Amino acid sequence: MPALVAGVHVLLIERKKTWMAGTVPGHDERMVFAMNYWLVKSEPSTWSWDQQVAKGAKGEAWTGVRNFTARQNLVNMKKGDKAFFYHSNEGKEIVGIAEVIKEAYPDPTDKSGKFVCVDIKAEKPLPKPVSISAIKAEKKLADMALVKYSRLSVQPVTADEWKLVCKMGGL
DNA sequence: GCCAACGTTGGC
DNA sequence: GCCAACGTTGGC
Repeated sequence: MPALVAGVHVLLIERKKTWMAGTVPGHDERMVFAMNYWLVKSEPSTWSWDQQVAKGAKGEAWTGVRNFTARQNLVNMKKGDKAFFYHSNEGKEIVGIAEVIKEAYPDPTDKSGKFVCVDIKAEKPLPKPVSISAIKAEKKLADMALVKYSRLSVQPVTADEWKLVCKMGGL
């Protein structure tokens, strides 16, 4: 088992090409030029935006991802990429924008050694948080992974989606 | 708290 | 390699 796991680990964990490739179910390598935008989810009772803000410029490791599609998205993140910070379960809204400050490395909370984390820091809050209901009500956002793959905890966001959500959020 | 959706595991 | 069972996520 260790050898096989190690082999798979090395294989899957490679970043795809020099451009960014966001991954969603059924579209393993959706090639998108200059994919710089993401969305990460957290239950605020586990890790909230306020806690993230409190970490300041040092940021915090985004640990606990245990899904292979989400892992691939973590691997594909580049330093400087932006991510919406979404509160799942409670709030159900995008509350802020975070920035990737350290690229993928082994998740220290994962004993199996299969998963990775990145470090992110809070950049700024959305003046008006954007709720899941507002997103579902906006036809232009019908293809957002948040809507189509609701269980995916680390998702790519297109540049158009990013712009629109920022606008809806008062930026 | 319920339950639909869906990812993962393991038996065959 | 299929698929049933199981576990988890997350909106409602």
